[in-house]
Amino acid sequence: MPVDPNNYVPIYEQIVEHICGSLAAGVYRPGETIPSIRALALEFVVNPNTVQRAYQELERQGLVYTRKGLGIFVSENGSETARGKADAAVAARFTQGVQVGRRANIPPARLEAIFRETVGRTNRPENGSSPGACDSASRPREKP
Amino acid sequence: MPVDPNNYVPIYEQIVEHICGSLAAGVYRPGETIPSIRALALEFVVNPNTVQRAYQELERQGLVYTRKGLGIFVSENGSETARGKADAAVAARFTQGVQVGRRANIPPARLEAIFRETVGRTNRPENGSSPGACDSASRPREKP
Amino acid sequence: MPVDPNNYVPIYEQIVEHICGSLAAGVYRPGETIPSIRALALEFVVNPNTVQRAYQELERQGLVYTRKGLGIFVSENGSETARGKADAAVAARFTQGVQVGRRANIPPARLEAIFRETVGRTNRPENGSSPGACDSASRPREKP
Amino acid sequence: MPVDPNNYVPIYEQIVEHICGSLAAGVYRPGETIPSIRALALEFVVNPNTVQRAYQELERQGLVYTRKGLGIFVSENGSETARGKADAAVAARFTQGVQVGRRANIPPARLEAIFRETVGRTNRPENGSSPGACDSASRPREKP
DNA sequence: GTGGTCTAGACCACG
DNA sequence: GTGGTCTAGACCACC
Repeated sequence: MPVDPNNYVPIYEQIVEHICGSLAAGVYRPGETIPSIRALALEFVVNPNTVQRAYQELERQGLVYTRKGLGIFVSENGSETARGKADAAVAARFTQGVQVGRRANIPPARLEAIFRETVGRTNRPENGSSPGACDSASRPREKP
Repeated sequence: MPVDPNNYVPIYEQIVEHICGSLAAGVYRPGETIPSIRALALEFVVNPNTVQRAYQELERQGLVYTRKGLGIFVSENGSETARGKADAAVAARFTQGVQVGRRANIPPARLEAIFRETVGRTNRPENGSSPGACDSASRPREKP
Repeated sequence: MPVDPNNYVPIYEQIVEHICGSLAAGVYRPGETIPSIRALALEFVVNPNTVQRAYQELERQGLVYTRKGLGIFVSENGSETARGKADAAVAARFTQGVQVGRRANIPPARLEAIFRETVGRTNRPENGSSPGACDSASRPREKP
Repeated sequence: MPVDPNNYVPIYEQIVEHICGSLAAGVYRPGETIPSIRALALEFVVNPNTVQRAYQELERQGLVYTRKGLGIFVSENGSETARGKADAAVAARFTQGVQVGRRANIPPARLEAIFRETVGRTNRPENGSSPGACDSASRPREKP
């Protein structure tokens, strides 16, 4: 499940992060094309306009550039820049978690325990958050 | 800086988490009142309706109960329940970070390094995230 | 539990109905006094102002009259009038129920079945409404 | 007259019940959309925010789910669940009526007579309640 | 067009 | 003073 429509962060931002991660991981290398808007829209079951907006954002950040009629290409320094952004993205999540923990007076040792458990659990990419959490990541969802 | 209007997560959810953390930390104890809607609205520079919605959500989660004309009180098991929710909230943040890291192919050792640095840095509650990150937590701010 | 603070109908209205029912039942007869404001406030665990407002309403409806320093007395035709009002109150509830049922396309036979079950169940004055109903009588309540 | 602003039960709750009844009656079937917020607001001459709150409650109860940009859809088991809730709503009304009757010492036979008359009268959906009743359903209206 | 959130300001019931 | 509801009108993300 690459994008989550119930997540508070906009879908176009999730796509930006997704591509950013792929660039950092070397899935797409400088000079290569990233998937077309239509292709990604189909894959993510999302409106092409939304992918379009994500790609605009990636171009604005200098990670990719557009050649009309040819496709969208990874910039020369795209991989490297993406690695930095990915690191920062990870750090931002961790920071938020630590701040929430501090506010709730969770001792650092317990914080680290939670972290370790998370790393272990996340190796199987199942939904990691417990039910009924003060999640603040997603709208509370009901089963269709 | 208790709430951030530029964050993607709605203000009312931020307030929910904030109070939830306070309950977990024992700032407000079972049987005591939490701050009045108007008071918190003034403190957070936010519309009373927004606080009201947050409090309504807290009541729905069973953390507090309200007595007309008197105020909103912490439930008997409010502190305990809040601790569980706070743990889950922290775990959710960590899980997201780890997932982003895995997608970007960041090795676990580096993930842990980032985590440790985060914990160290977050002791002074300065803005922890680097500028320009693939930070899906906040809207891009126009005027920093 | 004579009054329910979580009921949508205001407490003062519940008190009005309660006294009205007592008059209809002959608990208090014409020329006798009804309980003092302070006494009823203590019994119902309610602010005296609220009882005061209920008694004002009863007086406005002509069911009782006030003799300063002596108390509040049932009017000459109080019992009879109250009986009419009680009938109407019952009919109003039934009407609402039938209307809701009609909107939900519940056949009359089933409506009557529900009614009979209700009458049977209500002989033991336990809380009659199932959990999670489209109740519309009370705010959804959480346990303190 | 789908919603009554003079009723003690909040407008948003009346809308919840109205939609709930429609679901139970099969007016909207699983997978179909319910009316848009703005459309219903126009139809009921009510603020869109009020409809929004009602729909939010319906989603929380699992009767519907929402897809951004598309609308709000009836859940798979929405009709069935709604039927249960509608039954409960009817029973709640009847229970209240019977309780009021018992308090006023109205004999069961008379209760049933009132019920039958109500069912008969409610076939023409005219205003069923007599004027001036101990009617805790509606605010006393100033200008009839 | 759809739903989701926020602000501003009003009225009510309760203490 | 407290919380609860409603209206008016605004901005955003998504289709």
